[in-house]
Amino acid sequence: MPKLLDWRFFARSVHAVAPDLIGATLLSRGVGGIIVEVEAYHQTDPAAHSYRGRTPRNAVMFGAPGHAYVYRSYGIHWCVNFVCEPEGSASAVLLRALQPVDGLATMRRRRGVKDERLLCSGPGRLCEALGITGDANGLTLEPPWFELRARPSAPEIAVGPRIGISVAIEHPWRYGLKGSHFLSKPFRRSE
DNA sequence: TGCCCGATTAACT
DNA sequence: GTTAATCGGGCAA
Repeated sequence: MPKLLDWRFFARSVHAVAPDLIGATLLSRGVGGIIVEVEAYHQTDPAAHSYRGRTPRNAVMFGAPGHAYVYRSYGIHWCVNFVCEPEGSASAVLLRALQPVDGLATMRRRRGVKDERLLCSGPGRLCEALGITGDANGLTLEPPWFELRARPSAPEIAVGPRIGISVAIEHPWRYGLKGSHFLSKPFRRSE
């Protein structure tokens, strides 16, 4: 049985946690797969929801590490982060894509598509496939809802600029599993 | 109270 | 390549 990661894994710099998550396996009530793409958001980063201070929406980001921050995107989709760093740092890692492994039939039903590559390749798609909604906001990543398994070995990591933001686009804080076919968008060569 | 726009996606041309 | 869908947060007034 692989080692399960707990809150201590997240009580480090968000820029250390983010690349370390690539290759780990995330399950939501038994459904999920291998994390292949994430982005880091730090409180001092103008693109972070916590940048302008604590509000009811982003309150979870200001709480303890290892908890899920779920928000609605474009009024339609859900996106999930895990809080990092010591409590109050208000930094988190956005989960952008998984390689589906467990609960494929459930994910296909929820998403309404058959193609494995389209099940979890994007933050909104990932949440739909894993059944993550606002109800999961503030939950710990530890069982029974979530389960995060350590990766067997350190994979090759691709790095590049984050997607879908209009400020602080210069920072290379998007991390991916090099060569994965399950990314929301390819990394450029040399990234 | 009103207005603008977003850590997106799918369906277009 | 472009654009509609859809709605709550954040800020100006």
